[in-house]
Amino acid sequence: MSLAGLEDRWAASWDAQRTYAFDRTATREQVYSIDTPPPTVSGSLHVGHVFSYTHTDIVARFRRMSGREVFYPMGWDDNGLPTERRVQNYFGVRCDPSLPFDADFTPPQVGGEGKSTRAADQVPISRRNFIDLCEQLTVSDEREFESLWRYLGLSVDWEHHYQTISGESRAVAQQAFLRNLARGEAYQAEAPGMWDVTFQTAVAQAELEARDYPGAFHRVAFHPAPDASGAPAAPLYIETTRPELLPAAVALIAHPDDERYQHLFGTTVRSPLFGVEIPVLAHRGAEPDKGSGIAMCCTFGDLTDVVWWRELQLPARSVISRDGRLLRETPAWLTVEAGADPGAVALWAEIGGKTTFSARTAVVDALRASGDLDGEPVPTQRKANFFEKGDKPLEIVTSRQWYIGNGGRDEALREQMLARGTELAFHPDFMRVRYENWVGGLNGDWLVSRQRFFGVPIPVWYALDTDGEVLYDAPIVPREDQLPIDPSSDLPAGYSADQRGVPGGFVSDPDVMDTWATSSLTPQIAGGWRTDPDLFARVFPMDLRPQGQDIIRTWLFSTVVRSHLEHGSLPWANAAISGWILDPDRKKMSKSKGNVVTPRGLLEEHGSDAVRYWAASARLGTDAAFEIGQMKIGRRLAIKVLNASKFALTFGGDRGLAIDPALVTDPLDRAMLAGLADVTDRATAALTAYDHTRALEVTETFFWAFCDDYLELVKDRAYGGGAIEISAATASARAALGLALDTLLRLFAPVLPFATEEVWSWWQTGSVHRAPWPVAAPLRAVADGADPALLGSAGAALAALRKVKSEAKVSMRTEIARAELVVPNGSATALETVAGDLRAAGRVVGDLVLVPGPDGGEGVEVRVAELLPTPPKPPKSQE
RNA sequence: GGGCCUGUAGCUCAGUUGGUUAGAGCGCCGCGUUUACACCGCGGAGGUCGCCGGUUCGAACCCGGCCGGGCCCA
Repeated sequence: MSLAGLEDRWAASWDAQRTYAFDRTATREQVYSIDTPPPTVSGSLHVGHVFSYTHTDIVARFRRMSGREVFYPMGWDDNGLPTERRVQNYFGVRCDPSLPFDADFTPPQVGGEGKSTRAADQVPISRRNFIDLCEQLTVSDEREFESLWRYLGLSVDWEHHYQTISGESRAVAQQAFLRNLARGEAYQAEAPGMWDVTFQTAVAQAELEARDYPGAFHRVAFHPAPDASGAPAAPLYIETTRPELLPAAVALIAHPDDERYQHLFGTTVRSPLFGVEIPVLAHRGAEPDKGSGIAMCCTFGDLTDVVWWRELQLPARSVISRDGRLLRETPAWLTVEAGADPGAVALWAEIGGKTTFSARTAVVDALRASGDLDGEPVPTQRKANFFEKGDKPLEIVTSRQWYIGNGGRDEALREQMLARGTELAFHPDFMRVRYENWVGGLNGDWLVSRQRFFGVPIPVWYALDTDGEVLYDAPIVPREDQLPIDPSSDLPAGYSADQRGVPGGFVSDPDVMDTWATSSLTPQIAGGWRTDPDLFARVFPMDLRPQGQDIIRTWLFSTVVRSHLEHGSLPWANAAISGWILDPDRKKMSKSKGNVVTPRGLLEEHGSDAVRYWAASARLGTDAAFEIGQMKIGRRLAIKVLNASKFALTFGGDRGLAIDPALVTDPLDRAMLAGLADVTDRATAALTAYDHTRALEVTETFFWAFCDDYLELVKDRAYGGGAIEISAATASARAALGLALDTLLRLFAPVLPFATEEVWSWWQTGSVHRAPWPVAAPLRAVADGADPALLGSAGAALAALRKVKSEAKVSMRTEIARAELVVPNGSATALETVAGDLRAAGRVVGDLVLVPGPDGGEGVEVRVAELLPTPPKPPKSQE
């Protein structure tokens, strides 16, 4: 028997039979709904996806067999930067939202894969045209992804799938946003925030990544006012890694308990070079043992500056513009009229418009010349915040942005979010800590606006007053039934197109939403919140969110936020967190390291069941090694399922194995079924608790004992000498084999859907994947109180006989004239009842004597075993 | 610096509320074509449970410290 071709054959059959179709007439109690992670289509799927999606599929299959109507849609994440870049290069275009939609647009090129086109060569097109191209390009990716998932055997209902860039998804994102706005949860604020100068967009806390960044401490002198006698006071030294921000200094700050600076609190000092007078203040955020213990607060060098600025109510003196360069015009506070040094204007003329890097050099040179630099800069490694997709440290820039409240600035809401975390069942449980740490560490609301072109537009316009000033306080919003809209081409009610951008007219909000603002709504998108309330009521709140541990702070948390605000509930009851796939060097597998294996090739080489077995043998939340060896074991298991089943089914002859519990009378058969009943209970309990690994292990261990011992022990009896009229003993063995096979196939079905379905098709009707999950009670009834340990004891006795032959280096077919076994005291009596099977399997042709061993003795010892000459090889049977 | 996870056979991992001699599979060694399976079967060897201390009659497991690996947050 072979596994070859099973994937294609059964995938096609399941599709044709609609095996996994969701019955939307099911009630909420009957439904088990899964909020599947939509993979990013612009990337490629890798083994990590195969790994975690298999975990989800095992849950889906188990719940489906357990009688739940499983809602298991698949989505594609085609929204966001990766798709934007890919479309630019593929079609040679770029998005310019100021342009109108062109219904007859044809892209200048198709298929510029791989090489990036220069921005100057890209044809600017409207947002709507751009989104059209995104949808066009992602179609082929999505077809390929779907094909892979089908080959892997995911029991997804392909009639329910979604895309995050589709009109429906955009409408959901906009509607949810408008509702946040209406309830006061979404708001605009002009505030300092993290800003990526490369992408020129604001960045949210969840997108930050702290990285080591080389810098240098510069020891710089500030000058206190002359003392009463007029003599110059000793300079006050601070240490900074960002001397170019000297013109933005607004205060010097030391710890309130710091003895060294007590006498200076409340006084002022003048900044070197610029001569701006700034206060010396106390704040507990200053670190006494860092540098000189007193820090320069600038607007803004880092997030600590923002805290000081806010809490000490300091003035804003921003010098960095959105492109990461210093302002071109001389700031107002650096003019002589404002009290600055005469040299300040000249210095600014030199550094204005420069990058922070060049400005730093110029300022340091000037400090050195003026004698305000003490010593030379000391190199250091500092942690700087980066946008996770960027390669320049983030600056802090003041801008008008949209936020959604997430508890970062509201203790009551934070408590509610923490309570939601407690309510959510994490698998494994310790993953909740990551959620709690994140929510506890939030330092601001969720920044949802992005200064990008491609994405879901913020669905608002603003009126312009008669001077052309934007009236931000009263955004104009569309009706929900108009969604999705693109405010750059659609019009607000009551305005005409020629009023766009003119005084007394309107302007559109230029920003798009963060991709998480859409991704956080996957339950609403997949469940039909906006357009199919009947479906939504049957699937929401969902039962399960499966995902990776790395996006607890983003995807999981933001989804909880949206659901909490919109529905007053959790989005799902359970969160199953899969681990990473590590390569053999214990490093996370990633494309950049060149160690990614393509999933398609992997599945074709080893078989989907084998790869699924590998995935299933790793527990949730645990990182797993990428191990071909484990897949080979899975492959062996799947093949064994085919072969052992084929063998067992031969005993049924043409009529197949009758599953008639009443026929099971033999003690060994009953013991085997008693053991299987226990296995069924344990596997069921494990799967119910999201522990697929344990369920598989329990089932697999039993199955191998079933093959190696039980099948060997009963095959003679089951064969019954080929007689037409079968004995009760033979009937018992056959019925037990039928019951066991029927149960084992169903227990294995979630992990090995292809092999089990193949065997099922040989002798059963319908799909094993729609068969009911096995229960222990009927098996236990047949077992009639038998001790499951008997199978193990019999197996041990058989192993002892095999060992004799193995050590004598003779064939297992060698007959034994007479044998005496010392067996554990407790099992001697029970073993007598299976002596017939034991003799047959061990080929004991004469007496088989079972001697009870001493009290407490374990294991089987062979006292006597008289081996007969090995019989001649039987003639090769002709196939 | 704080938090979470982790360290058991050459490898990948189990090990339940602490309880006899710590398990499995792979790999390795030896043997064997037994009414399915050579993509097989049978048998065997292989471990100071990261280190140190403590609690206990008893510790892989509980407690403390140290060392190593991974992730998250400062």
